[in-house]
Amino acid sequence: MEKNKQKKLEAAGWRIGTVDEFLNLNQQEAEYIELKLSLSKNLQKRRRSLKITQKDFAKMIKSSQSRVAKMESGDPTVTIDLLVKSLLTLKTPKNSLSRILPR
Amino acid sequence: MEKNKQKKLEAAGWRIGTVDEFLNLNQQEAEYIELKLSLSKNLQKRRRSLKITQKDFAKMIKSSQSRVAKMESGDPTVTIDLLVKSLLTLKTPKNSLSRILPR
DNA sequence: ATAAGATATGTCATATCTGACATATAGTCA
DNA sequence: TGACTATATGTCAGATATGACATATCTTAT
Repeated sequence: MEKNKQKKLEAAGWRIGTVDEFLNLNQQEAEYIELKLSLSKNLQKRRRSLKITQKDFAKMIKSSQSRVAKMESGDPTVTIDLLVKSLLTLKTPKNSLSRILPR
Repeated sequence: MEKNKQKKLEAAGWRIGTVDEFLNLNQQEAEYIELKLSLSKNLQKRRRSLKITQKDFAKMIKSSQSRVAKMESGDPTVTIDLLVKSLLTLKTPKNSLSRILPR
């Protein structure tokens, strides 16, 4: 890698080819999983508070009971996209998800 | 649909087979797109403020320049997952994305 | 304990997303 | 202007996520 590029990447918080890089990757991964899990739990909480079964909720989002179970358990095959779409289904227009953005 | 189930769905804010349902779907879709676009713009802003090119940033996230361009333009083939992972790469551990959760 | 309903787990064909590449367009500077 | 760098757009083969299904396990009521 040329010197110049390395400087730029370091400016973005990277230390190339070092332990730091490894730790950063783990950190990102951890935060990503944490985020997903939080969405999962929130979804489950909302569904339960509405006294809807996974089966009924699956119909609302045109999915299946098994996938809803996977959503709520934080299964690795479930994307944030699916979780967000599901949460939006359970929200009234006023309680917008747009408030959950980076600040 | 049986009467009982319909009641449950209505409790979750649905009016089955009506104009309301149609509007709700549009509303969700709109919020989903709005969310994605906001993440897109945030990503672009962060990358630019760090004076990193799309090409260099692509290397950081093990992707390609073209996909970074698509991320920043809100291309429909880009998932929230990819945007979030990318944003996490540009954040220092302290500025966690975990603060952007549903409240 | 046992039946019934709800939720979890495993699998799979199909749909969708991905990085990569080619190439077009926009921006910058001599 | 033209050369150079950055960004945008189109395409595609391979990778990953999806809904659906079968079936297992948990929960609850009797």
